[in-house]
Formats: sequence, structure tokens, C-alpha cells
Amino acid sequence: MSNAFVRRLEGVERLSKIERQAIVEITKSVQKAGARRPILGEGQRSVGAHVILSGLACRYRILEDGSRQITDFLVPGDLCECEHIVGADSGYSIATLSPCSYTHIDHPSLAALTEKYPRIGRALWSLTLINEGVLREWLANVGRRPAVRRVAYLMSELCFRLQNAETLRPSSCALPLTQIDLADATALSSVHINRVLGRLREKRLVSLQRRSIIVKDTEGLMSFAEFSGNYIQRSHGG
Amino acid sequence: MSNAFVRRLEGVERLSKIERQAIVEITKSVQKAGARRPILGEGQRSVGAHVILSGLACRYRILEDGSRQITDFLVPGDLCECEHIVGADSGYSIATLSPCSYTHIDHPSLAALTEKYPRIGRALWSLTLINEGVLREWLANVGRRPAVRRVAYLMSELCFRLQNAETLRPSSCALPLTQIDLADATALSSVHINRVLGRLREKRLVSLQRRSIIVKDTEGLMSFAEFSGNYIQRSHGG
DNA sequence: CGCGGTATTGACACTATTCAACATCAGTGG
DNA sequence: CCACTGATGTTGAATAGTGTCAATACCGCG
Repeated sequence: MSNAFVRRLEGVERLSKIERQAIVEITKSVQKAGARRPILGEGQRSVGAHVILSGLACRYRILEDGSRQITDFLVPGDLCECEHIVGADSGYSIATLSPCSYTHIDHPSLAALTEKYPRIGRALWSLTLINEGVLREWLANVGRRPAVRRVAYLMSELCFRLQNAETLRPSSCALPLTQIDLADATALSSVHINRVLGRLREKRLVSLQRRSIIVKDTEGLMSFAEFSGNYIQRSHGG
Repeated sequence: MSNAFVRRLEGVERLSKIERQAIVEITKSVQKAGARRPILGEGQRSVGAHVILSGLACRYRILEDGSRQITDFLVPGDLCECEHIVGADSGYSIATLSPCSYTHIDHPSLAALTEKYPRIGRALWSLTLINEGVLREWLANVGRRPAVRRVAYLMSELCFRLQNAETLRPSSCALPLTQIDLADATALSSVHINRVLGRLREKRLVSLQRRSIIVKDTEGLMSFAEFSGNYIQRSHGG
């Protein structure tokens, strides 16, 4: 009777049983996709939004010169492409990184939902604002931090958000990312990512597997990266 | 009977006379500040949001190593610090770049407004989503574009947004930025900004004045930067 | 078994940074 | 009205940090 999206919304706004129910209702037609599949393919235009219910996905764009910039990681509970609901189209694509389940919410349903339950509308706005905060963090990260710290910071954030979404807090965390993915998210070359990861491995913070990176010591990585999750999760006032 | 904020909201949502009136009402206590003054000083915490009504401001953060990252330019009609209204606090500061007039909206007033007029709530969400798009653009810009294009792109965007806010479309546009500001926004050093601007001046795209940069040929600059404003302004469907 | 994407390593090139010296200008107080 | 001051702009030289290229290794998958 609850899912990742409900839990996420409850993290920013207290919901009544009826509101919870309405959200469960709107997200009940679940789709599944394997790793590295498009959810919103390049060139495609969505007519609504998607909610990630399990797994890890990302939003990205291919630039003029062919390089790819990943701009968001999407963890369970994340809503994406709201801009379509609101009428814009910014030309980004969504793809899974690990196997995902997700649901599609069409324009009219969401409009009706927020009309009927303004508190849900408010919660959605909150999620968008938090996401804005994450984007600013990425901007500062890519703009100003040297490679090693930059990579550590990004991985810290991703661990933090994944663990939050699963309401777990293990000291180790597997990230289903290739080194190329990490390069496209941090705006470094994959060659350099490889060297950076070597250094983090020497510090015993991560270990490497083919097609995935294992953070051995999330606490250690976060403190090395000087990461704090304040901007992502509120202390939960109500 | 109209101001920059009303015009901005009307750009994303059709408003009734009563809704317009309500917005004018909530933004009527105007404050003014000269150039380079804090609106929300470092370390200060806001209890609401600010709306820029005229002039140019920016949002920024000082990182661990003392460097400054500007994450947003705020043009007339822009709303900022909504995250406070919604309960978060991301630790950024706001300062004017040119003389500004602005207004403060406190938490309860905005809550009441969006409760009473859901369409206004929806319009505010739209603004936030557009802003998210702008941030993704900045991320791609800082992450992947070489210095000259990067600077050109940023200036293009700023011209575009300023001209939109003023509903003017002159071919020349004065940006009240020092080279240091530009460096902090593009994540380059001010020394390098200086050299880059030299090149753009050779191309007759910009001219330099002390403490401000004049874009001589906005069309030319935008096409050089391969800039398109699609992600900022909708074609205006309803 | 071979193919294609990924990972690893070295050599080298290049962009942008840092440092330093100096120039310019607006504002300030004498 | 002038000299002083501090922030900004300008230029050159040396350097650091990443990117690029290329060769090789690895491994899951068809």
C-alpha cells in the first residue's frame, strides 16, 4: 500500500490516507525495463512524466560535438520530465542504468490530481526545488572541484540518495555505473576517471568491478569528499 | 497594474484579472538596493522568497576553497529561494549586480495565494521547472564547452533573458558584469576570461567597458554560441 | 570463437591556471 | 583639486591538470 514515490512525497509533505491512496492509484500501471534501455529515447517527446519506482536511471543530453552530459541520476521515487506536463520540452533523454520499474503519468491525470489535492501539488513543487538544489551542487562540483574530489563527491551524493530511497544505511553501496557513465556525469574523460578511481581504490574507499563501482566505505568517501546531504533531505519538520 | 512578475507568470499560464490583481497585491511593498549589495547575505537565512522586479542579481555560493560559484542570474520576474518556503535551506546567497528593485514574499502569504489560486501554484511550479532547464544548460556549458564558446553561450543566455524580461529586442545589450563575475559564473579564471573576451572583441561581438560588457551583436553572438532560447521561453500555447 | 564494449596504461598535447607585475579607473579624504 | 587607495583589467611566462591518441587487455554475449 506504499511505494517509493509515496515515501518520497511523504518526506516533504504530510499526506492523508486518501492522498496516499490517490498517489498509489495514479502510479499503479508499472512498466519494467532492463539495464541500459531508453525510457524516453533520443528525439522522442513525452506527453507526460515518468516516476522511477525501483532501479537507477539517468537523464542526459548529447551536445553539438557528440559528447554526452548526464545531468541527473534518477533514484526510486524521482519524478522526471515534469516540464512536459507544464508545456515545455527541453530535449533531454532518459535511460535506465540498472534494471528499473517505473510508471508513466499523463498530463490530464496529474493536472486532476494536483487540482483535487493541492498539498500534492505543493509536494511536487518541493521535489522540483530539491532537485534544483542538486543541480546547483553538480554545477559547483563540475565547475570548481578537482577531479578526485569531484568524482568522490558525485559518488557520495548518489550513495546518499540511493540509501535514502531504500531507507537503508549500509556502509557499502554498489553503483551500477561504467567508468564512461561517471565520466559523462562529472565532465571528465573516461581515461582520467580510470586514473582517479585508481587513487580512490588505493585509499580503500572504492573497489572496481566490470560495469560497476562498489563504494566500500560510504562514510569515509563522504568525509573525504566533504559531502553533506543537507540540501537533499530535510530534517523532517512536517 | 502589471509588473515583471505578473508578466513572467502570464508567460507560462493564462491568468484571470483577479489572479493578476492578487499577484500585484502580494508584490506591492517594493524594496530597492544599489549595485553589488546583498539581498540575502552570506550566512543569512530567509523566511520566504524574493522576487526581482527590475535590475540584475545573482545567486552564488562560496565553496570550501574560497572560490565563488554563481549558479543563477536573476532577471526581472524571477522568483528565488522558493526552497525556503518549502522548508529547505540550501545555503546560497543573493546579491545585486546592477541596482535592483525587489519584493519579499513571506511563507504564509504565498501558501495562502497558492491555496486560493491553484493556477498560480501551477505557474510557480512551471517557473521552477524552466529554471531547472536553465541549470542543466549551465551544467552542460561548464562541463563540456571550451572557454570561448562557454562564455559566448552564457552571455547569449543572459541577453536573451534580459531582453525577454524587458520585452525588447535590440541588437545590442549591456551586461552589468565584471570579468570576475563572468569567471565565477563560467568556472574559469578571470585572467582567462580577459583573454577570451579579447577574442570575442576581435570578432566584433562584444565591446568592453570598465565593470560592464556590451554585447554589440546579440544575433551574431547567439549564432556563434549556437544558442537557442527554446528551453527558456515556450512558443506560448496557453 | 570472435565481436564489441569496457578498462587500463603510457606518451604527448593542450587548455586553462597561477603567479607576478603593471595599468587603469572610481571613489575618498585631505 | 590632488594624492591615495582598492578593486578591476591587462599582459607575459611558467606550470598543472586533463584531454587525446594509441595500443593492449579483458570479458560477457551472441
